[in-house]
Amino acid sequence: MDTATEKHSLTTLRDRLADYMDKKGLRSTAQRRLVTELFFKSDGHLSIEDLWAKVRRRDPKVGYATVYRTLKMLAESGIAYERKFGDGVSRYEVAHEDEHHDHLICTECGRIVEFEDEEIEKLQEALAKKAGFRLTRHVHELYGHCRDCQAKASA
Amino acid sequence: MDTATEKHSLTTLRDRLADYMDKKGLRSTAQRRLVTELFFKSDGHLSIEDLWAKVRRRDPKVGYATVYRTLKMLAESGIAYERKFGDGVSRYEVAHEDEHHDHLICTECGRIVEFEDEEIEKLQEALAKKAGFRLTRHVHELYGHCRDCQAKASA
DNA sequence: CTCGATGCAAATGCTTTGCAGAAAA
DNA sequence: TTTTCTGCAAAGCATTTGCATCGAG
Repeated sequence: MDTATEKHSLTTLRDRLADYMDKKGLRSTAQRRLVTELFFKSDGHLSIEDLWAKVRRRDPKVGYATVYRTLKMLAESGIAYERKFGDGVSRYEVAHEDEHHDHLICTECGRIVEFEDEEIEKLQEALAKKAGFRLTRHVHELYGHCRDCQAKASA
Repeated sequence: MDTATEKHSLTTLRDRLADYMDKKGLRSTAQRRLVTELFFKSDGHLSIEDLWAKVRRRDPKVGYATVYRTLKMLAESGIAYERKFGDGVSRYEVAHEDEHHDHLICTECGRIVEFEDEEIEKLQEALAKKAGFRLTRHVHELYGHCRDCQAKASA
Protein backbone atom coordinates (compact mmCIF):
# COMPACT_ATOMS: atom_id res chain seq x y z
CA MET A 1 0.00 0.00 0.00
CA ASP A 2 1.09 3.58 -0.64
CA THR A 3 1.95 5.95 2.13
CA ALA A 4 -0.92 7.90 3.61
CA THR A 5 0.11 11.14 1.99
CA GLU A 6 0.08 9.96 -1.57
CA LYS A 7 -2.66 7.39 -1.33
CA HIS A 8 -5.34 9.65 -2.71
CA SER A 9 -3.29 12.09 -4.69
CA LEU A 10 -4.27 13.28 -8.11
CA THR A 11 -0.84 12.24 -9.31
CA THR A 12 -1.60 8.63 -8.55
CA LEU A 13 -4.88 8.84 -10.45
CA ARG A 14 -3.23 10.49 -13.41
CA ASP A 15 -0.54 7.80 -13.44
CA ARG A 16 -3.03 5.00 -13.28
CA LEU A 17 -4.92 6.54 -16.16
CA ALA A 18 -1.78 7.11 -18.22
CA ASP A 19 -0.83 3.46 -17.74
CA TYR A 20 -4.24 2.26 -18.78
CA MET A 21 -4.43 4.45 -21.86
CA ASP A 22 -0.95 3.46 -22.86
CA LYS A 23 -1.69 -0.23 -22.53
CA LYS A 24 -4.87 0.13 -24.58
CA GLY A 25 -3.41 2.43 -27.22
CA LEU A 26 -5.84 5.21 -26.33
CA ARG A 27 -4.95 8.76 -27.28
CA SER A 28 -4.51 11.75 -25.06
CA THR A 29 -6.68 14.55 -26.40
CA ALA A 30 -7.49 18.01 -25.11
CA GLN A 31 -11.07 16.89 -24.40
CA ARG A 32 -10.04 13.85 -22.43
CA ARG A 33 -7.55 15.81 -20.41
CA LEU A 34 -10.17 18.42 -19.60
CA VAL A 35 -12.85 15.90 -18.66
CA THR A 36 -10.60 13.75 -16.50
CA GLU A 37 -9.01 16.72 -14.71
CA LEU A 38 -12.37 18.20 -13.78
CA PHE A 39 -13.60 14.78 -12.74
CA PHE A 40 -10.60 14.11 -10.50
CA LYS A 41 -10.98 17.49 -8.81
CA SER A 42 -14.69 17.06 -8.13
CA ASP A 43 -16.34 15.82 -4.98
CA GLY A 44 -17.71 12.74 -6.65
CA HIS A 45 -21.18 11.39 -7.41
CA LEU A 46 -21.46 13.46 -10.56
CA SER A 47 -23.89 12.66 -13.32
CA ILE A 48 -22.75 12.90 -16.94
CA GLU A 49 -24.82 16.05 -17.19
CA ASP A 50 -23.11 17.56 -14.11
CA LEU A 51 -19.66 16.96 -15.46
CA TRP A 52 -20.64 18.09 -18.93
CA ALA A 53 -21.77 21.41 -17.45
CA LYS A 54 -18.38 21.87 -15.74
CA VAL A 55 -16.55 20.96 -18.91
CA ARG A 56 -18.52 23.35 -21.05
CA ARG A 57 -17.68 26.27 -18.79
CA ARG A 58 -14.11 25.73 -19.92
CA ASP A 59 -14.78 24.62 -23.47
CA PRO A 60 -18.33 25.00 -24.80
CA LYS A 61 -17.62 22.94 -27.88
CA VAL A 62 -17.15 19.62 -26.09
CA GLY A 63 -20.03 17.24 -26.79
CA TYR A 64 -22.09 15.22 -24.32
CA ALA A 65 -20.98 11.98 -25.98
CA THR A 66 -17.34 12.75 -25.30
CA VAL A 67 -17.99 13.19 -21.60
CA TYR A 68 -20.09 10.04 -21.67
CA ARG A 69 -17.40 8.04 -23.43
CA THR A 70 -14.61 9.39 -21.25
CA LEU A 71 -16.47 8.43 -18.06
CA LYS A 72 -17.08 4.97 -19.50
CA MET A 73 -13.38 4.70 -20.16
CA LEU A 74 -12.60 5.70 -16.58
CA ALA A 75 -15.06 3.12 -15.31
CA GLU A 76 -13.59 0.38 -17.47
CA SER A 77 -10.11 1.22 -16.33
CA GLY A 78 -11.24 0.89 -12.74
CA ILE A 79 -10.49 4.54 -11.99
CA ALA A 80 -14.15 5.45 -11.57
CA TYR A 81 -17.21 3.65 -10.25
CA GLU A 82 -20.51 3.97 -12.01
CA ARG A 83 -23.45 4.11 -9.60
CA LYS A 84 -27.18 4.21 -10.15
CA PHE A 85 -29.15 5.52 -7.21
CA GLY A 86 -32.90 5.52 -7.40
CA ASP A 87 -33.37 8.46 -9.76
CA GLY A 88 -32.57 6.78 -13.06
CA VAL A 89 -29.35 8.73 -13.64
CA SER A 90 -25.87 7.25 -13.65
CA ARG A 91 -23.39 8.91 -11.35
CA TYR A 92 -19.64 8.52 -11.29
CA GLU A 93 -17.12 8.80 -8.50
CA VAL A 94 -13.39 8.37 -8.21
CA ALA A 95 -12.47 4.82 -7.24
CA HIS A 96 -9.60 5.21 -4.83
CA GLU A 97 -7.48 2.09 -4.60
CA ASP A 98 -7.96 -0.16 -1.59
CA GLU A 99 -10.94 1.82 -0.40
CA HIS A 100 -14.58 0.86 -0.47
CA HIS A 101 -17.63 2.65 0.80
CA ASP A 102 -21.41 2.68 0.51
CA HIS A 103 -23.93 5.50 0.66
CA LEU A 104 -26.53 7.26 2.74
CA ILE A 105 -28.82 9.31 0.51
CA CYS A 106 -31.21 12.03 1.63
CA THR A 107 -34.37 11.74 -0.43
CA GLU A 108 -35.31 15.34 0.42
CA CYS A 109 -32.23 17.32 -0.57
CA GLY A 110 -30.22 14.73 -2.48
CA ARG A 111 -27.25 14.89 -0.13
CA ILE A 112 -25.00 11.86 -0.35
CA VAL A 113 -22.90 10.72 2.60
CA GLU A 114 -20.41 7.90 2.39
CA PHE A 115 -20.03 5.17 4.97
CA GLU A 116 -17.87 2.16 5.62
CA ASP A 117 -18.66 -0.73 7.93
CA GLU A 118 -16.30 -3.64 8.35
CA GLU A 119 -18.82 -5.56 10.37
CA ILE A 120 -21.49 -5.41 7.68
CA GLU A 121 -19.00 -6.39 5.01
CA LYS A 122 -18.06 -9.48 6.99
CA LEU A 123 -21.66 -10.45 7.61
CA GLN A 124 -22.64 -10.17 3.99
CA GLU A 125 -19.62 -12.14 2.91
CA ALA A 126 -20.47 -14.92 5.36
CA LEU A 127 -24.08 -14.96 4.33
CA ALA A 128 -23.24 -15.13 0.64
CA LYS A 129 -20.88 -18.01 1.28
CA LYS A 130 -23.60 -19.89 3.12
CA ALA A 131 -25.88 -19.43 0.09
CA GLY A 132 -23.16 -20.77 -2.19
CA PHE A 133 -22.38 -17.44 -3.83
CA ARG A 134 -19.00 -15.99 -4.65
CA LEU A 135 -19.47 -12.22 -4.48
CA THR A 136 -18.07 -9.85 -7.05
CA ARG A 137 -19.68 -6.62 -5.92
CA HIS A 138 -22.56 -5.23 -3.93
CA VAL A 139 -24.91 -2.30 -3.68
CA HIS A 140 -25.81 -0.97 -0.26
CA GLU A 141 -27.76 2.26 -0.17
CA LEU A 142 -29.59 3.72 2.81
CA TYR A 143 -32.32 6.21 1.96
CA GLY A 144 -33.87 8.62 4.42
CA HIS A 145 -33.84 12.18 5.67
CA CYS A 146 -30.69 13.94 6.79
CA ARG A 147 -30.51 16.00 9.95
CA ASP A 148 -31.07 19.29 8.15
CA CYS A 149 -34.14 18.08 6.33
CA GLN A 150 -35.62 16.63 9.51
CA ALA A 151 -35.14 20.02 11.15
CA LYS A 152 -36.74 21.82 8.21
CA ALA A 153 -39.71 19.45 8.29
CA SER A 154 -40.47 20.06 11.94
CA ALA A 155 -39.92 23.83 11.75
CA MET B 1 -50.17 -9.99 13.66
CA ASP B 2 -52.02 -12.74 11.85
CA THR B 3 -51.57 -16.37 12.71
CA ALA B 4 -48.74 -18.14 10.97
CA THR B 5 -51.03 -20.10 8.69
CA GLU B 6 -52.77 -17.14 7.13
CA LYS B 7 -49.92 -14.68 7.22
CA HIS B 8 -48.94 -15.17 3.62
CA SER B 9 -52.20 -16.41 2.18
CA LEU B 10 -53.56 -15.17 -1.09
CA THR B 11 -56.77 -14.37 0.72
CA THR B 12 -55.00 -11.77 2.80
CA LEU B 13 -53.47 -10.19 -0.28
CA ARG B 14 -56.79 -10.10 -2.06
CA ASP B 15 -58.40 -8.53 0.98
CA ARG B 16 -55.74 -5.89 1.31
CA LEU B 17 -56.15 -5.07 -2.36
CA ALA B 18 -59.94 -4.95 -2.14
CA ASP B 19 -59.70 -2.54 0.78
CA TYR B 20 -57.29 -0.31 -1.04
CA MET B 21 -59.32 -0.21 -4.24
CA ASP B 22 -62.47 0.44 -2.32
CA LYS B 23 -60.94 3.31 -0.40
CA LYS B 24 -59.62 4.87 -3.60
CA GLY B 25 -62.72 4.28 -5.67
CA LEU B 26 -60.84 2.06 -8.11
CA ARG B 27 -62.79 -0.39 -10.21
CA SER B 28 -62.50 -4.14 -10.40
CA THR B 29 -62.09 -5.12 -14.02
CA ALA B 30 -61.43 -8.44 -15.72
CA GLN B 31 -57.94 -7.25 -16.68
CA ARG B 32 -57.01 -6.16 -13.18
CA ARG B 33 -58.29 -9.40 -11.71
CA LEU B 34 -56.27 -11.40 -14.20
CA VAL B 35 -53.08 -9.40 -13.71
CA THR B 36 -53.25 -9.40 -9.92
CA GLU B 37 -54.11 -13.10 -9.68
CA LEU B 38 -51.20 -14.11 -11.87
CA PHE B 39 -48.92 -11.76 -9.96
CA PHE B 40 -49.95 -13.14 -6.58
CA LYS B 41 -49.39 -16.70 -7.75
CA SER B 42 -45.93 -15.99 -9.17
CA ASP B 43 -42.61 -16.50 -7.52
CA GLY B 44 -41.79 -12.83 -7.47
CA HIS B 45 -39.18 -10.58 -9.09
CA LEU B 46 -41.14 -10.35 -12.33
CA SER B 47 -40.58 -7.63 -14.86
CA ILE B 48 -43.56 -5.98 -16.50
CA GLU B 49 -42.68 -7.90 -19.62
CA ASP B 50 -42.63 -11.22 -17.72
CA LEU B 51 -46.04 -10.68 -16.23
CA TRP B 52 -47.43 -9.35 -19.51
CA ALA B 53 -46.38 -12.62 -21.17
CA LYS B 54 -48.21 -14.68 -18.54
CA VAL B 55 -51.28 -12.49 -18.86
CA ARG B 56 -51.38 -12.76 -22.61
CA ARG B 57 -51.39 -16.53 -22.47
CA ARG B 58 -54.77 -16.19 -20.83
CA ASP B 59 -56.00 -13.12 -22.68
CA PRO B 60 -53.98 -11.95 -25.68
CA LYS B 61 -55.86 -8.68 -25.94
CA VAL B 62 -54.54 -7.19 -22.69
CA GLY B 63 -52.14 -4.34 -23.33
CA TYR B 64 -48.70 -3.73 -21.87
CA ALA B 65 -49.87 -0.43 -20.36
CA THR B 66 -52.56 -2.17 -18.37
CA VAL B 67 -50.05 -4.50 -16.77
CA TYR B 68 -47.76 -1.53 -16.17
CA ARG B 69 -50.52 0.49 -14.53
CA THR B 70 -51.78 -2.40 -12.46
CA LEU B 71 -48.33 -3.08 -11.06
CA LYS B 72 -47.95 0.62 -10.26
CA MET B 73 -51.24 0.43 -8.41
CA LEU B 74 -50.05 -2.58 -6.43
CA ALA B 75 -46.84 -0.76 -5.57
CA GLU B 76 -48.69 2.35 -4.44
CA SER B 77 -51.01 0.31 -2.29
CA GLY B 78 -48.01 -1.26 -0.60
CA ILE B 79 -48.94 -4.73 -1.85
CA ALA B 80 -45.95 -4.94 -4.17
CA TYR B 81 -42.40 -3.66 -4.08
CA GLU B 82 -40.81 -2.21 -7.16
CA ARG B 83 -37.12 -3.10 -7.47
CA LYS B 84 -34.48 -2.10 -9.95
CA PHE B 85 -31.49 -4.40 -10.05
CA GLY B 86 -28.59 -3.50 -12.26
CA ASP B 87 -30.13 -4.33 -15.62
CA GLY B 88 -32.31 -1.27 -16.11
CA VAL B 89 -35.58 -3.18 -15.82
CA SER B 90 -38.13 -2.75 -13.03
CA ARG B 91 -39.13 -5.90 -11.24
CA TYR B 92 -42.02 -6.42 -8.86
CA GLU B 93 -42.52 -8.77 -5.97
CA VAL B 94 -45.27 -9.37 -3.46
CA ALA B 95 -44.75 -7.31 -0.30
CA HIS B 96 -45.78 -9.60 2.50
CA GLU B 97 -46.70 -7.72 5.65
CA ASP B 98 -44.17 -7.66 8.47
CA GLU B 99 -41.51 -9.26 6.32
CA HIS B 100 -38.45 -7.72 4.80
CA HIS B 101 -35.65 -9.20 2.78
CA ASP B 102 -32.78 -8.30 0.49
CA HIS B 103 -31.25 -10.08 -2.50
CA LEU B 104 -28.36 -12.13 -3.77
CA ILE B 105 -28.20 -11.97 -7.55
CA CYS B 106 -26.23 -14.25 -9.83
CA THR B 107 -24.78 -12.16 -12.65
CA GLU B 108 -24.30 -15.29 -14.77
CA CYS B 109 -27.73 -16.91 -14.80
CA GLY B 110 -29.88 -14.18 -13.27
CA ARG B 111 -30.97 -16.28 -10.32
CA ILE B 112 -32.26 -14.26 -7.41
CA VAL B 113 -32.06 -15.53 -3.84
CA GLU B 114 -33.59 -13.70 -0.91
CA PHE B 115 -31.88 -13.15 2.41
CA GLU B 116 -32.65 -11.61 5.76
CA ASP B 117 -30.12 -10.54 8.36
CA GLU B 118 -31.19 -8.99 11.65
CA GLU B 119 -27.63 -8.14 12.53
CA ILE B 120 -27.02 -6.14 9.37
CA GLU B 121 -30.31 -4.31 9.78
CA LYS B 122 -29.32 -3.24 13.27
CA LEU B 123 -25.89 -2.11 12.19
CA GLN B 124 -27.17 -0.01 9.34
CA GLU B 125 -29.82 1.55 11.56
CA ALA B 126 -27.17 2.47 14.13
CA LEU B 127 -24.84 3.84 11.52
CA ALA B 128 -27.55 5.97 9.95
CA LYS B 129 -28.49 7.36 13.33
CA LYS B 130 -24.90 8.32 13.98
CA ALA B 131 -24.85 10.20 10.67
CA GLY B 132 -28.03 12.02 11.64
CA PHE B 133 -30.26 10.21 9.16
CA ARG B 134 -33.74 8.86 9.73
CA LEU B 135 -34.06 5.90 7.36
CA THR B 136 -37.11 5.26 5.25
CA ARG B 137 -35.86 2.41 3.12
CA HIS B 138 -32.71 0.75 1.85
CA VAL B 139 -31.29 -1.22 -1.02
CA HIS B 140 -28.93 -4.07 -0.30
CA GLU B 141 -27.99 -6.26 -3.24
CA LEU B 142 -25.16 -8.76 -3.37
CA TYR B 143 -23.93 -9.66 -6.86
CA GLY B 144 -21.82 -12.66 -7.69
CA HIS B 145 -21.89 -16.19 -9.04
CA CYS B 146 -24.13 -18.87 -7.64
CA ARG B 147 -22.93 -22.39 -6.89
CA ASP B 148 -24.20 -23.80 -10.19
CA CYS B 149 -22.50 -21.15 -12.27
CA GLN B 150 -19.23 -21.57 -10.39
CA ALA B 151 -19.40 -25.27 -11.15
CA LYS B 152 -20.14 -24.64 -14.80
CA ALA B 153 -17.23 -22.20 -15.04
CA SER B 154 -14.69 -24.67 -13.69
CA ALA B 155 -16.01 -27.63 -15.67
C1' DC C 1 -0.62 9.25 -43.65
C1' DT C 2 -3.55 6.20 -40.37
C1' DC C 3 -6.37 5.06 -37.11
C1' DG C 4 -8.49 6.47 -33.02
C1' DA C 5 -11.45 10.49 -31.13
C1' DT C 6 -15.03 13.96 -31.55
C1' DG C 7 -19.57 16.12 -32.26
C1' DC C 8 -23.81 15.76 -33.98
C1' DA C 9 -27.85 13.61 -34.71
C1' DA C 10 -30.34 9.63 -34.76
C1' DA C 11 -31.37 5.07 -32.54
C1' DT C 12 -32.25 2.37 -28.37
C1' DG C 13 -34.75 0.49 -24.57
C1' DC C 14 -37.70 1.02 -21.05
C1' DT C 15 -41.07 3.83 -18.83
C1' DT C 16 -44.88 6.91 -18.95
C1' DT C 17 -48.84 9.40 -20.88
C1' DG C 18 -52.77 11.31 -24.12
C1' DC C 19 -56.75 10.08 -25.98
C1' DA C 20 -60.85 7.88 -28.09
C1' DG C 21 -63.60 4.07 -27.35
C1' DA C 22 -65.16 0.42 -23.78
C1' DA C 23 -67.06 -0.82 -19.52
C1' DA C 24 -67.80 -0.49 -14.35
C1' DA C 25 -70.91 1.51 -10.97
C1' DT D 1 -75.18 8.29 -17.38
C1' DT D 2 -70.99 9.35 -15.34
C1' DT D 3 -66.52 8.29 -14.34
C1' DT D 4 -62.89 5.21 -14.54
C1' DC D 5 -60.28 1.86 -17.38
C1' DT D 6 -58.20 -0.06 -21.52
C1' DG D 7 -55.42 -0.42 -25.65
C1' DC D 8 -52.85 1.75 -28.80
C1' DA D 9 -49.71 4.75 -30.31
C1' DA D 10 -46.87 8.39 -29.32
C1' DA D 11 -43.93 10.93 -26.08
C1' DG D 12 -40.21 11.02 -22.57
C1' DC D 13 -35.66 10.44 -21.13
C1' DA D 14 -31.20 8.84 -20.20
C1' DT D 15 -28.08 6.04 -22.53
C1' DT D 16 -25.77 4.37 -26.78
C1' DT D 17 -24.23 4.33 -31.38
C1' DG D 18 -23.32 5.48 -36.64
C1' DC D 19 -20.88 8.32 -39.31
C1' DA D 20 -18.42 12.12 -41.49
C1' DT D 21 -14.76 14.85 -40.01
C1' DC D 22 -10.82 16.02 -37.14
C1' DG D 23 -6.44 15.46 -35.12
C1' DA D 24 -2.89 12.67 -32.31
C1' DG D 25 0.89 9.83 -33.17
